[in-house]
Amino acid sequence: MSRSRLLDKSFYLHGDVVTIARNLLGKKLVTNFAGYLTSGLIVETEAYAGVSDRASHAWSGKITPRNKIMYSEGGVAYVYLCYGIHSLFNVVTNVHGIPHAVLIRGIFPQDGLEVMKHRTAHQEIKIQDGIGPGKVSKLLGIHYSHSGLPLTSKGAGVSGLQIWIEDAVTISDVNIKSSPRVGVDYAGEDALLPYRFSTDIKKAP
DNA sequence: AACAAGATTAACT
DNA sequence: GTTAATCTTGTTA
Repeated sequence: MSRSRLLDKSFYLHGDVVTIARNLLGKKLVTNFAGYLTSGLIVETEAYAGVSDRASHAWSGKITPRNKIMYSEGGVAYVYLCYGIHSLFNVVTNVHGIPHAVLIRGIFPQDGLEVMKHRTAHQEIKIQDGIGPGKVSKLLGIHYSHSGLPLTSKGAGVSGLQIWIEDAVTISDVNIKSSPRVGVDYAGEDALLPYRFSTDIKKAP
């Protein structure tokens, strides 16, 4: 019996989405679709700070069919289609009504490498295959139709979950780099905020 | 009903 | 460094 490493609800309810983005580094993002389990260690994230953040889909309190899931209680997935091609996976945080989210921009592939090969049609899975928000979803089989799926469950471990996050590696501050977010030039001054976090995990610990 | 844009990626020159 | 790919979504009419 291995003890459960599943992150519980309280992790996602924290009030500071920037802190959550930093703390997600080194965590293990896992999917299990139709029995195909794949996972990777999170190595790059970006925080999106809700109604006051011009770069966020929820800026100024806007609510649409697509982004309404951002307003739910923390601990669910917000996935949307970008450029007609890529599904981008976010973790919704904070309490109900506060639309904060963290975009997962990079993973170090861990479990299910064979499945990942089929999903990408690659011969081998390399580190670079997990860097980039569109590539994260490709490797893990996440689709924008999965938006709204819960990342936690009540008491029964991961049974019933299709996407979840586990405790894995502790990353010290000296190994974390922060920088401005990518692809949000339209956000004016908010584009300069250091809400992007990354670390260099080169091999499985 | 029509249209422009997008939290990107891979393949070019 | 530049650009095509690709289509849902939000906005405007």
